[in-house]
Amino acid sequence: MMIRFYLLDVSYEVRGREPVILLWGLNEKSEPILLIDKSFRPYFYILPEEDVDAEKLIPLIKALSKPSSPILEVKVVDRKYYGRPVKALKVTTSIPEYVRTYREEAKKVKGVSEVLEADIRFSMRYLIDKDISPSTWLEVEAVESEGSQRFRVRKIYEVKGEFKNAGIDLPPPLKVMAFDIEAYNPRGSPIPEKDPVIIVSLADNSGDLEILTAGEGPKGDLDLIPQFTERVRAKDPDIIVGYNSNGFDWPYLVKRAELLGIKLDVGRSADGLPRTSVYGHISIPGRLNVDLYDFAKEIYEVKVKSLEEVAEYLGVMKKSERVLIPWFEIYKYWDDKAKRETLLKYARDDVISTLGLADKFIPFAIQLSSLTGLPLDQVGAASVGFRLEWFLIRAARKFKELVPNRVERPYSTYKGAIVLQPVKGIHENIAVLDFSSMYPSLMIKYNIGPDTFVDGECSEEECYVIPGLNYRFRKEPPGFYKNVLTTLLSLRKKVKEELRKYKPDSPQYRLLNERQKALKVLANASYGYMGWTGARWYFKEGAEAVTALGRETIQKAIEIAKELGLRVIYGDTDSLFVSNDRDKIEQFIEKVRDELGLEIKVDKVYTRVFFTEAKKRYVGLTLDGRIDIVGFEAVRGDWTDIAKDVQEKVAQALLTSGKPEDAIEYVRRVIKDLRMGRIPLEKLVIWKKLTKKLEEYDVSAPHVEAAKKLVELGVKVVPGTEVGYVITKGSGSISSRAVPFIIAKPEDIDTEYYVKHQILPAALRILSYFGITEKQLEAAGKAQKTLVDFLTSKKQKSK
DNA sequence: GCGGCGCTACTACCT
DNA sequence: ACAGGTAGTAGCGCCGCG
Repeated sequence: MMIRFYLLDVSYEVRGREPVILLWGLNEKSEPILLIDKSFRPYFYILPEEDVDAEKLIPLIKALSKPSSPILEVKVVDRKYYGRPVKALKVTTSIPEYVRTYREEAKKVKGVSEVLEADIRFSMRYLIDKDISPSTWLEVEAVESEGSQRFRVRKIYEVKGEFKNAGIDLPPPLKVMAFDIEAYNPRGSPIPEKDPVIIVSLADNSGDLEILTAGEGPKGDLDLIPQFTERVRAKDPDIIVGYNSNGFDWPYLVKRAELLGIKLDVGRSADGLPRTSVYGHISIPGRLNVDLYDFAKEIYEVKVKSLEEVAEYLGVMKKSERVLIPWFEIYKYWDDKAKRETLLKYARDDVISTLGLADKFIPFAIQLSSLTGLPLDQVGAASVGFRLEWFLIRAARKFKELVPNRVERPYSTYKGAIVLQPVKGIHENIAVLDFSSMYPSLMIKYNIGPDTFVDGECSEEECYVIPGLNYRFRKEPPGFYKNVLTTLLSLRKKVKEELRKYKPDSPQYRLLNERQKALKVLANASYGYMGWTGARWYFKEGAEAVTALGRETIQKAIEIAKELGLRVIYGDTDSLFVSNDRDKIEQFIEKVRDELGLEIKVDKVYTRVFFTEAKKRYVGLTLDGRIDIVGFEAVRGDWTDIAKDVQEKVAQALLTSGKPEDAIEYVRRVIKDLRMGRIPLEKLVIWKKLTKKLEEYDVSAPHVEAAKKLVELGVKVVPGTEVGYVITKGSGSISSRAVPFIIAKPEDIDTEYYVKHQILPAALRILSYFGITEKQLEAAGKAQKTLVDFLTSKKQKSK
């Protein structure tokens, strides 16, 4: 019979000496089903050396075969390698493990140049070869198969035919369950060897909410964990979401269960437990375990990526409307019976927020999953580079291109983009023009890639010559990158056209919009990917060529702008800030299109924009009256809130020229408040991320010293930990006085540090341009030359 | 012993 | 753990200084 199903995940198991592919899915009634395929076999490729006849290698490879782990087939196939047609050997083995064995032995055979695609996991191999993706609807001829006690699905089928993609369509109603655990933590970070799980909160998209609690004592979770597994199995979610669940909740539960002798049996397979899998994510058989923190990390606007902050930013739950408990005090709320109710509410708010985040992130994740072919639970955990790489691997198969091996290369750098020195000061009515997808467009236009590169002579007739580098790229035929990028961009164009057919609040619109965003992300990653030494399709000369062309493009654009009489104020990589002269800009856009063959368009207009002498920093007033702050302290996560607030106020006053003297007054008032101890401690916290292990730091830095103090308190500190600290009074270096804010007392704060190193620098960054000095800001009361005086005197001068 | 200087380490930003 | 370009803070070693 024909089965139509939505593919969730893929895995495999070995039965006897046969690998069996397991396709976890949902049928049209949204019931969990399993499709098994026993017919697929693992394989890899052998690339013979240049002058070696592939046929003659066959017996040599066959001779490696051992009866206990046989090679099933060796045959010559036509493929391409970096665009060049090659004869390769396809070596098929019986089970995936043998691929690893034979690839090593094959490498040693004389006449073998390279072993390829031996590092592609079997289940991914299946999806790629069948050209099917998780998070899509599929159709296949299948027969119902014997039920098995092992699999907790509605039905099991055996695949009998070829898959058909059933098109882009809305996903079935997916059962999403959010979970969150709280652990007892009297010594800082909870230690699974000692501290029990005290609360497990569960919420699902059918509206159910459950807060499970532990009994008393160090083994109070002995009943709690089985309750949790029971609830998961009863609810039978397709997707389980958590917040940092791969980093905390799952590993903690796994460890506790192990210690207590409980089977953490939450999957759709009775013999499968949660286990660490690719990209550090935790895999649960038959369900998609999605850690939403992976997606939260990608929101750069949110500086401190706690669940509360991210939920607040996305409008999922207001901080003001929820219970907030500092994580290091959780145990107190548990021990104190009067406070326990508050803790339960906190756990509830956390799990509701988590479920809310799923709503925001999952639709995008689904699109990314269907495009890259990575299952939903992996796609978030995989870095940008790997997401694109899987997309490329799938594309390679369509072009019969062999996938290059991942090789370790030393880090290597090359010249990048141009950043113009800004014309400092306030500029009125400025348009910001951006090249549309500059780097991808250049890659397409100049056919850049490893397979089109010509090492040696090539006429300008046949090749593009890259300015300044003397690199040459064949004009024809289109290379791998060009093909892939053309596909990505034309797909995106099609999706955007389709988008217009739907109302913005319809589910279809949402789906297509997320899809076009995912396509954009992949296209924009291609240049960076090419220059990444870890990439399979790494090609430094190509990346160098792209930036060289980018530099030439922006230089030419500046020339065109100047010829037209447009004043260029600033520019960075692919953007230009010019006087907003409608007619000239129209001509400019046309000329750029005609002469450079690239699209540039007005991205935004500032009624007023201010630059200091620094690059990558400006503040602008948009047409709708908003203030854009770019690069300055006010948008940096490693400055205190108080300094950021002050700078924002100053910027606002400056640009709206409403009452700029208020800015100075404001700065003074804040300094006064600070000295009076009227600024809450939270506004004085500096957040910095640890990028490596504590012992790897060469010099002492405030956040490192603060982190060491955290460790003393029993807090777990790993690379990636955000350290929040304050500077306290005393003698010695700033580092020695940096203290984790969680143990800092307001009376210990070194207010003068905050005046001199936070508020004044942030305010003066902008105000010093107007001749305002530190003294003036610090001086109380006395009238100084105000910003208004300055602005009016300047205007008169220019008249 | 200490302030100034130049350099390095480090982080977070911009495109 | 996709790229390079950039600003900025704090630490640290060195120099000069009777």
